[in-house]
Amino acid sequence: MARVQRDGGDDSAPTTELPAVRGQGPPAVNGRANGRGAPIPADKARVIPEAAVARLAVYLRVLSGMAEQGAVTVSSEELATAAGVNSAKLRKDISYIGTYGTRGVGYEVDVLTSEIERVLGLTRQQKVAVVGIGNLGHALANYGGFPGRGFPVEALFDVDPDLIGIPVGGLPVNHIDDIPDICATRAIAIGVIATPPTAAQAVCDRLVEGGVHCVLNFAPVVLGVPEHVEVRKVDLAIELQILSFHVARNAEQRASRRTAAARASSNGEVV
Amino acid sequence: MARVQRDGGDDSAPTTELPAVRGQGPPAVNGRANGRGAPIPADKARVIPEAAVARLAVYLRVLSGMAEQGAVTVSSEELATAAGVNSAKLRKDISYIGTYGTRGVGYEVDVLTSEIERVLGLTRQQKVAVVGIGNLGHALANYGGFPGRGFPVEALFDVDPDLIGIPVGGLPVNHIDDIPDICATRAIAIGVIATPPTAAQAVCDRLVEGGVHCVLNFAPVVLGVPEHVEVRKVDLAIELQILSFHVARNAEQRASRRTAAARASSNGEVV
DNA sequence: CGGATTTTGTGCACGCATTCACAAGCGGCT
DNA sequence: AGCCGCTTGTGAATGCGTGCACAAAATCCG
Repeated sequence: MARVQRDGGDDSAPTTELPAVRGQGPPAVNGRANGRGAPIPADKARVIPEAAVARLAVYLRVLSGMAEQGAVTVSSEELATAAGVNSAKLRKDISYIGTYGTRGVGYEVDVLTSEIERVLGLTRQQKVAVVGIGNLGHALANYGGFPGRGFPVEALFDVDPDLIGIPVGGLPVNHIDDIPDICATRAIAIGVIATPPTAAQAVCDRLVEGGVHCVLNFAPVVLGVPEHVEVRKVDLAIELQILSFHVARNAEQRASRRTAAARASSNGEVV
Repeated sequence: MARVQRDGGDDSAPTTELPAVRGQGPPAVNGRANGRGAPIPADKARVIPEAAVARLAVYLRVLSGMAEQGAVTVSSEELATAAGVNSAKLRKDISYIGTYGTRGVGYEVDVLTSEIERVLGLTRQQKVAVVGIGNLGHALANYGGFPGRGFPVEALFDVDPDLIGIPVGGLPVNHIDDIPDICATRAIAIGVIATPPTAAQAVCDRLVEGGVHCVLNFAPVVLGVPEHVEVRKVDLAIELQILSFHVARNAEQRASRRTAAARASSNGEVV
C-alpha cells in the first residue's frame, strides 16, 4: 500500500531531506561565497528532523515579535526561553540549517529570520485553497493569520448550491467539482479540508488531481493519498481527548494522594 | 522556571503516568476479578507514552465507526490499517492499557471501546469553555463534534461588549472578567483559547484561577502556566509552514532530478 | 483429542531525538 | 597584543519510540 499519512500530532520518527542540491556533482555555488554564514557545508548531513522543522516555525514567530521590538541580536538562551524550549535544542535545530551565529554574541535577528524563511520555503508565497465552507471553513477563509504569513487563500469550495458564488472573505465559493481545474490553473500549493468526514476522501482525491501536493486535513478521517502527497492532520476532538486523559490522570493522582494521606494520618504518620 | 508547555505538534519525548493506583500498598482490587481482560497487571509498567495516547484516541474513533456498521470483533490488522498505523504499534499501544484481545480472534469492539474511553477519562463528561468568540471561537462554539464526543461546551467568553449576552450556539457570551467565577462554579475542566495572541496569556491566567487544569491554545503564543496545568497548542500557521517546507523540499527534489536527467541525457546516458 | 491456523502480546534491537558538556571562536578590556 | 568572559556549535551519551519476529494462547477441524 503506497498510501501514507503523517499524523499532525506525531512528529517523531521520520526525517526529511533539507532542500539542498542533492547530486554529488560540482559543489553547487550557493550564491554567496562560503565565508561566514554558510547555508550548510554542502556535503554534510542534509536532513532536518521533522520535529526540528516544527520548532523552526516557532522560532520564526518569536523572532518576528522580537524584531518588532527593535531587537538586533538574540542569544540562544533568550530565544529558547521565549520559544519554550531548551537552548541546546534550539542551537542544534539552527545548526541543521547552517551556522549563522556569532560566538560570544548570538544571532542577528534579521539574518536568522530570513534563513529560516528560506528553509521553510516562505520566500515564495504558497497559495491555499479551503474546501468546505462551514463554520470552520468560514473561520479559515477569514483568518488573517494566513495571508499575513505568506499563505494567501486563493480559492474556496463547497457542495452547497446556496453557497456557490457567494463571496466569503472577498472570495467567491466554487463548486467542489471544479477543484481539479481551478487548483491547476491557479497553481494552488496547499489544500485545506474542512468538510464533513464523509466527503473528505473525495475532496482530497480531487485536490490531488488538481496538482496539490500538500493537504491540511481537519476532517476526522485517515486520508489515503499517493506517496508524493503530504498530509497533516488537525483533529480537534482528539486534542480534547488527550487533554481529557490528563484530567483523568491528575484526578487519579490526587485521589491516590488523598488515600495515601488518609492512610498515613490514620497510622499517626506525618506527611 | 516552573512553566512548561507541551507543543501540540510534538508528542515525542515525555511519558505520562497511567491513571492507575500508585501506592505500593495492598494490591488495589479493580472491581473486576483479575481473570481475563485485566486493566493492567497492577505492578507492571504504569506509563502510557504520550504518542500512544494520541493514537488511542484515533483508534476510538475508528472503533465507533466500525460499531455503527455492526462489527463485533476486529483484528489488530484491520484496526491498524483503518487507523493508518502499523499493526504491531497498535497492539503495543493497546497493551499499555491492558490485555483485552483474544488470541486467534481479535478484539471485541465494544470492550475495547469502553476500555479506551475509561483510560482517556471519557466516562465522565469534560466541560469545556471557549474564550474568544471571533471567527474561530464561533466555529468552535457551534462545532458539533465536541458535545457529540463527551465535551459539552458550557461557557463562552469575550471582551467585546457588543457580544456579551448574545447567544452563540445556544449559549450566552460572558465577559472574560467572569472567567474565574463561572469556571469554578460550573466546574469547567478544559479551557479553549481562541483569542488574539496578545490576550491569550491573561485569559489563560484567569482560566487557571478558575480551576481549569487543561488548556487548548489556538493563539500563536507560548503560554506560561503553573506546573500542574497541561497545555496543548494548535497553531494553524505553523502547520501550514511545515507543509510549506515540504513543498519547497519537493520542488528542490524535482529540480535536482531535472538537472540530473538533463545532465544524464546530455551525456547520452539512459536514466 | 491433537494438530493446524490464526492472532495476540512482548522481548529485543535499531534509530531518532534530546540533553549534556566542552572545545572553538569572537569581542571587549586592559 | 594578550587575556578574559561569553556564546555558539557539536561530539557523545542517554532515553524513548518504533518495528520485527516469535512464543503463547485460543479456536476450528479432522
